[in-house]
Amino acid sequence: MHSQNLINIITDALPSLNKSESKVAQVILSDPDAATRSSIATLAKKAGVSEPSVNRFCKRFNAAGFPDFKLKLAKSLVSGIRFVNRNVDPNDDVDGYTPKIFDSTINNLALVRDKISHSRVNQVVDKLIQAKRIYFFGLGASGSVARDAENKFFRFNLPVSCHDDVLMQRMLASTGTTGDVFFIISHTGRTKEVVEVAEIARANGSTVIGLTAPKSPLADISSVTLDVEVPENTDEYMPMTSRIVHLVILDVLATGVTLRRGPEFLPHLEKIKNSLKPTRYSKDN
Amino acid sequence: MHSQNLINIITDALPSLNKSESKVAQVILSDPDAATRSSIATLAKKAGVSEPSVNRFCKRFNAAGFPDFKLKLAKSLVSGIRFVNRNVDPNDDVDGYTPKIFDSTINNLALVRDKISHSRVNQVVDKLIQAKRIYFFGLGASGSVARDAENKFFRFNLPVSCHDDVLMQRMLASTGTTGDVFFIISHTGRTKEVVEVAEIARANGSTVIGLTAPKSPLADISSVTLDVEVPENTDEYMPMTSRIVHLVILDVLATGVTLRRGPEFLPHLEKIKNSLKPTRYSKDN
DNA sequence: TTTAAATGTAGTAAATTTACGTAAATTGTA
DNA sequence: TACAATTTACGTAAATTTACTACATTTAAA
Repeated sequence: MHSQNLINIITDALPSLNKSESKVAQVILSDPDAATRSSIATLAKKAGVSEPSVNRFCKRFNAAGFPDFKLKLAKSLVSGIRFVNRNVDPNDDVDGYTPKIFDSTINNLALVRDKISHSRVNQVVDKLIQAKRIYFFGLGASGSVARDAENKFFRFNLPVSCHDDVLMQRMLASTGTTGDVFFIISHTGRTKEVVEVAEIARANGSTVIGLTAPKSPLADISSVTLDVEVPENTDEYMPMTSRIVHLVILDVLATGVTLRRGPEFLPHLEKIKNSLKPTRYSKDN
Repeated sequence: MHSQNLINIITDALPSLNKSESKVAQVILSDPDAATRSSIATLAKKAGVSEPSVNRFCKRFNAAGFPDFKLKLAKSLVSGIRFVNRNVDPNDDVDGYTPKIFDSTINNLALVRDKISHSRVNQVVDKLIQAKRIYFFGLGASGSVARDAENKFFRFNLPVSCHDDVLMQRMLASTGTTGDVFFIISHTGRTKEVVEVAEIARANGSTVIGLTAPKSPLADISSVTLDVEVPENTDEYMPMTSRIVHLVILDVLATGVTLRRGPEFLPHLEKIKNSLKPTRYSKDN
């Protein structure tokens, strides 16, 4: 499981606690924030127990001691608060909506960071390394993600292309063979055309990688899926953040491929970088 | 200012600190998480200063004392943001590089969130609202950002287009007039072609908005600049995160425009959303 | 040289933890 | 049921660690 909130853990454990422990728990739960700021003596007095009892309570919840417990408690208070009520309000002005949109994006990135399956990432890197050819497909907003991916992956000296035209996608999928990788990006994973293209590709023995929502039709048909569960857009004004998450995942994959290629590959990347120098105004003028 | 992160605050204050204070700052910044777990004595020893120096350091940053400081530090570590400058190591495996890339992106977003000029954002929203026509220009990686922007802004019932072809850009810039907005996206702001296009556009009385690095040639020539200062890529393996920041800023701008349009505009957006429904597999099947 | 600022020393108070002992609860046995 | 035996829970007090304060010394600036 992934980092459970300490307050939840205590609440869950409440019935299994013995007398003095539950006294301590109640005091902490009644005002967790105050608990983070008080000493073990204050807390013990408030709960009507001895100081070592409080200490034992802390250790029971996998803390090194009281200070460590307070730290963990403080942390779990923050993560809870940040996610609440950060929707854009119709009456917001710049000062209001600007940080909200950044925060929402950051939150989603943090969520996916903690949830993404590293073994899946590894699997996908494997497939990309072995690929004879890579196609990046996406429609609408995912179209520009696909394009960004192309811009990243062409550096690996591989035949890479990107397509946002459904007919092209269909045709290419039908001509694909083993060794070809179709990397399909879709927010919902439910766009019919996209799912059909994936089906065609797989029928021809190609590898299909789906960067999409879990349990979606596209996820089901893909050879490997990179699940991105971004909360539904509850707010009319809040922009779709899944594309950003997709881009970062593609960054991760590109990094994975680069590292696999080893240090002898770096000069090649350097060469590409340097090729752009003459197009730029130098920094010192 | 808006809820600043303690680590940001320390980093910003770094130049104004005196000798021993900056020693303490460095130790804390190099591993904030470890700092939250160590005693004042340990930290003082690590920094090579006395214990009261550490205490004074804490008070300087508006903490009641060392324990309070640790608490605040711990809190600012959560909120999804891990601030350590953790570069990708050539020997990293998936478990190593995946969170690092997410963190680096998150980090940069948080930085820009706290630094971006809200009045500039407002100015740009003004210009976009008043625009008779909007062109999004970008090359390379910024090309896909421009495309994403087009995908976002066409919803506003405005003539919007996006171009990543230098010749097209030149021609369009030369035919532009007052009321046309050229929204030019560039990581460095130093690509000659791009700067020239901006010059041409301005010469014809069009508005040029630069989403680019501060103090760059493009920033200088733009009517309004949205500065994005993303630290130089020190690490060979770390991907460029400025494009992600650009995308989020465009999200902010789009939200600004939507809010200005008022609630009577929402049905229009809803209509666009619904138009895609028939292309999707329904969720319950 | 004087003054102010910065940093350190040493002592003290507070907080936390450990060790140990007693009380309570649980279990087994007659 | 009554009464040990045993375990578990809890508290006391001492030991230890931690943080802070007051003052001294150094360093830098005027």
